[in-house]
Amino acid sequence: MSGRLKIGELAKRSGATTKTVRYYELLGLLHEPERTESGYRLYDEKDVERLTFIRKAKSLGFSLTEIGETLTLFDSQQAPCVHVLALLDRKILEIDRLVGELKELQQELARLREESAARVEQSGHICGIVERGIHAKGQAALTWLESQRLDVARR
Amino acid sequence: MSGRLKIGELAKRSGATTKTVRYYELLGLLHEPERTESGYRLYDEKDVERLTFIRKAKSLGFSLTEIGETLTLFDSQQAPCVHVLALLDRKILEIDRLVGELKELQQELARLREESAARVEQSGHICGIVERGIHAKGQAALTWLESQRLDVARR
DNA sequence: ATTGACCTTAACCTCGCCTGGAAGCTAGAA
DNA sequence: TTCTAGCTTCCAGGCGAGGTTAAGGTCAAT
Repeated sequence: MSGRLKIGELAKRSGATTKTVRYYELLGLLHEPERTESGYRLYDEKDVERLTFIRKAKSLGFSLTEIGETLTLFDSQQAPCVHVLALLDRKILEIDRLVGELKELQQELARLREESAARVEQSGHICGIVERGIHAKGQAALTWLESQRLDVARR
Repeated sequence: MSGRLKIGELAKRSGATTKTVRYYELLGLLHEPERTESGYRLYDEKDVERLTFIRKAKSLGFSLTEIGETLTLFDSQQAPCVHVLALLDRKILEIDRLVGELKELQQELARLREESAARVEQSGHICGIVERGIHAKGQAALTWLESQRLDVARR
């Protein structure tokens, strides 16, 4: 067990690139791995887990610095002190706060959506254009709108 | 009503800097404001609201581009077409997904916390240092840990 | 033995999001 | 009037989080 993987494997398995893996190592988010005689980095399942955690946290908007702090807590080899536990607790609470704020934002979007919906009903139009017989200008606008990306919080 | 504010006021009220306000204007997130005879920008409550929205969304990890798209939807002067409503709906759903993922991450942190807690009990130590009579090295580590920022998702 | 996929380091580049500084104008208080 | 804070434009620089390129070493298969 604990199969040895090279950097490409690790990257593929955790949704990063090899560049990113080396970059994280440079930042200290990943420990310096063992090497083969020829200098290739060697990883195992634990590293896959760790890197996956990092990618996940990062995709949710946490900075690499923050993630690094959290990882440092886990790494402290000696039994983690109560302060460490407290810090973890605070990070956990912090997520609650974040979630709360996101819900607020969602409310706000919903409110604005309602305003917009009202305007639609009021005019009975789609984009100010009669629903049948859309002319070119309007069609272009629709196309443009549809082409807009919807990715959210994925930097 | 709609009190006229200068850029500094606007910035203060919405938690940005004057630099940032001008930058957002450059990006098109804020409309070009009226000016005094002497060229000072003049804003009103609507602008405060808009800028506050931007800061809030940004602090939650949305990119300025995404925020700009959303604002464009609201700005479309002609009645927004059903496509616009659909896009808003999707942004709203997207937040649900985000929240879900955050909760997952929180679970993971909690799990790691439990692991840590177990190690504390096992050793009965605080940071590997006897609980009374901490020596200088340990004390420094504690101080360092306490000084760590806890800001989350505040880029 | 040579190809092709994969690995190494090092230096440089990009993009988003600002931030600072220079050089100068303006408004209100002392 | 003069001081100070705040405003203007413009250009430069910086940080986070990578990506790109260059020049080369390694390994397995053919």
